[in-house]
Amino acid sequence: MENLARSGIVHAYIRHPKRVQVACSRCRLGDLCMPRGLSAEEVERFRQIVHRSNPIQSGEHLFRSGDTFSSVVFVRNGCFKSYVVDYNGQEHVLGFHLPGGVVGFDAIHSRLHSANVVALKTSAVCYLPFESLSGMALLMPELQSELLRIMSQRIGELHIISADLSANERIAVFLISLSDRFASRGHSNHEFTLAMTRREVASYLRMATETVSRVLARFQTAGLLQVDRKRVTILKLEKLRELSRNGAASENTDYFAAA
Amino acid sequence: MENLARSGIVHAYIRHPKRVQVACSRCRLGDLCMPRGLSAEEVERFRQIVHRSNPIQSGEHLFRSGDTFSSVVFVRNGCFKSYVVDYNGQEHVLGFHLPGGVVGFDAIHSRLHSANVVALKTSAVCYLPFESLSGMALLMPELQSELLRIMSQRIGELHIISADLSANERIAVFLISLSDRFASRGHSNHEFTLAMTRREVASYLRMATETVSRVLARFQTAGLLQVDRKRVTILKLEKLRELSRNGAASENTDYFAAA
DNA sequence: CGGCAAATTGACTCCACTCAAAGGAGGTGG
DNA sequence: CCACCTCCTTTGAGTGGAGTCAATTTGCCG
Repeated sequence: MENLARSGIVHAYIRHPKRVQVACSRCRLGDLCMPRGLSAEEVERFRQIVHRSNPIQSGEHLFRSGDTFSSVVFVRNGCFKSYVVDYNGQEHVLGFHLPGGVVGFDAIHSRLHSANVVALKTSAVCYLPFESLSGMALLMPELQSELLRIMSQRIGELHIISADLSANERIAVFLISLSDRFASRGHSNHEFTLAMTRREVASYLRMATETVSRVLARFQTAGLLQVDRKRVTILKLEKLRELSRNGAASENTDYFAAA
Repeated sequence: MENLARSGIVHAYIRHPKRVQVACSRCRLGDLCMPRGLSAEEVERFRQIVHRSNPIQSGEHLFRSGDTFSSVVFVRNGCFKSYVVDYNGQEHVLGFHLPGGVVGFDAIHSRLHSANVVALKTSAVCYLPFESLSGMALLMPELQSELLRIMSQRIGELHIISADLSANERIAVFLISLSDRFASRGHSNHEFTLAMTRREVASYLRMATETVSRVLARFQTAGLLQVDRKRVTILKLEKLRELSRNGAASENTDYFAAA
């Protein structure tokens, strides 16, 4: 209970006691949202459970490490980062969450969030509250396989990060990943604004902040892209994609487990 | 079907058509095996489904990339490695599987195994055949959370591998992980025989084979352990554990997802 | 015994980190 | 509205750890 009181997500409830009903069928997220492969009736049940948030300001936390689990969250708009803080006070970025992404699954099993999730810019989300894991499973078996899908996606992400890539390749993979995600949202795939700082990118990719700067400078000199602060314009997308493939043994293969 | 024909696991069926009933209650794996938190009745159902394999020889595959999914496999004895081969023909070790480990989950969703799994020494396993994922879920809801547990375990493993560790730290983490796993099986935690080659360790830890040699030599010179070929004797376990903790921000924390 | 793969050791190279310093950007308070 | 402060970012110089290349030894298995 005291954990709940500390939870940003609960603050959101308190501040916006009136739950906004969601019109999932008209939602721009489309296939990016959860109810894929659900029947009309199931979508209706889904709709009745989900509700939207008011805008979440940059720097506001969705939840923090140690918070009790209450909802799975769909990113509708904006950008979040999830991170942990080690015992040295060092921050480690685990991932960035763009629209269409799902956050909060880390707590389904343990009932406690293990990571912090904070908005990097003004954002909007949908909450999918759950009383319990078993409640969820009974409610909607489809969610089970969706959970599997998301976890295997995460494992794929980790495979790429953990691969033995050079700094160039890492940055290329990162930019291509962003480009693809923006494209699937209907945005430009070659011109976008980074919501995160260099330091956050570096933490996510496990390299020094200076190296991020240097690689971006290198890419610009090579004519691959143009960078102005947070604004990135990719000039040679295919060249960049090629770079990202080198070493990324099987980016598309969805293998995930230690078998 | 043709995939099935190529599958080592099917060969096993053919070679041993008589399914050996398993006495789970007397199984030495105990809590390491799947039926944790199951009722007596559920354990009984479990027992009727599971069956044991005859010994699996070193070099024999449990299954290969592309095989259709038919069973989840529990390692009873021995050691396996899972790996993929990239388009350059380069092998990448994804994990090592000791007794108590579970293999084959990677195919539950896609119905196709994405990795190869091969015995590194003479081994024994239990098969848990599944007609389909939904069949599995209906059969035993507990398995769902078990699956979650295993996947989150795998993600934790990847977090460590992907962390920004030095060669020393990587090897230390690896040895401690082995030590812990042997200990939980009732074996010595400071004296054991590696089933895998230096090259396989290097591939798993994403470093050069020579570096594995050098680090082990360093550790031996420092009096941390003694190495003779595959035989490892840890002399200063706590010192090694300390090494493995440095940099491993939160080894025990079970955070896994990009939240 | 012979052939081959695994393992070790040394020399050299290079990529990315660290340390350091100097501009910028954005935010806050006076 | 401006001054100041703080954090972000960039750039340079130097270092070191791990990779590569190469040669040798060791063990293993036919």
